[in-house]
Amino acid sequence: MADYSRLSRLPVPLLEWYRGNRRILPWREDPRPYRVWVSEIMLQQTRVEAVLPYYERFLRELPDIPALAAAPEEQLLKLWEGLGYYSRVRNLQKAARTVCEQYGGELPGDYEAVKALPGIGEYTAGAICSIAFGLPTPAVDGNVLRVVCRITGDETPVDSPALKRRCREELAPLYPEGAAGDFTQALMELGAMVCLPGGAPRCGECPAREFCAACASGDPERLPVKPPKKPRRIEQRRVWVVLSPAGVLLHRRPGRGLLAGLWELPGAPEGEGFPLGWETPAGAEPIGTARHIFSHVEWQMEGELWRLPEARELPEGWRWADAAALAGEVALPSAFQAFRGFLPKA
DNA sequence: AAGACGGGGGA
DNA sequence: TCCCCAGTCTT
Repeated sequence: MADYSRLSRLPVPLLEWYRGNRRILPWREDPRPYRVWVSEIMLQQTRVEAVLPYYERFLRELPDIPALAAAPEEQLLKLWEGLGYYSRVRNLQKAARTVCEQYGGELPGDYEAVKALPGIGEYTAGAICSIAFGLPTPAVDGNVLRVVCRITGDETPVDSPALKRRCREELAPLYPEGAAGDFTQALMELGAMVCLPGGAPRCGECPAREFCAACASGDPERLPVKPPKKPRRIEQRRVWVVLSPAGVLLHRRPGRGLLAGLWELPGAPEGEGFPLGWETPAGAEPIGTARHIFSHVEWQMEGELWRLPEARELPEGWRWADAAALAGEVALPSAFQAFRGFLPKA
């Protein structure tokens, strides 16, 4: 069924296409290993356009691996605030420390060594080693999976680990001498710009149209074959905006799990009272509802505003945050965006 | 093999 | 609404 021999015709026209159509991106202009590494971590499950504003700022504040290794956690989380998947930045720093201890502060140009670092899996190791070190190591992401399934006509479900392995094995021998980084990026660029998901592939401008099985079938969007989707859990929560002269009351989330270690507006499951056991003050007012959708869970929040005449002592894991703290040191995840309007403003 | 883990942009 | 994105880690 799947005809992987079609892939052998891809490298020449793909590279030609890439050189005339590639986007100018900061990590492409200066592909030093650290810069490529940071870009690849940020780009995990995240679109290029979303990453751009974060990338330059991150590199400016943490310009090299030793600086990353030494950064305080609050600076890391602030630099990542709103980007999501916060374990990425924790693992990034953990890996930076390992690189400082074991490799003198420079990323090793070796696939297995790179892949052994926390936060770096098959895809990211292949991307870093091909783009930054010129090694023929395929980087098979969602884009590449889609491109390969369509060209070969492979109907294996895209979430199958076997398919990913097959793609790596078939692509590795096709890597052109001296153009590993371009080939890796060209495959992804094609998926991002031409071989689009859903019903929008631009086969007319595709360098692979002459030998693509999906294009020839006349129904390219049939591939790749996607697994059935699963419903997400819904959680009802009450969320409090508690204001005092010292600022807004925040709670630090547990070190693991959803939004690990980030600050949040105090909340409780529907029906439970205020977490610190405080009495509801006179003048407490509802401030509307908000919904936030994560990939696997949905929060339905009812907001309540409390204005306290003076600040109170707080246990460990709680703090007051004024406008300056919110701007400079506290990372508040996007889930609370709807209530930002009630928070202290500079 | 299946879930957990964020958030946003486009159809 | 749903899809899905330059995925990885844990169970």
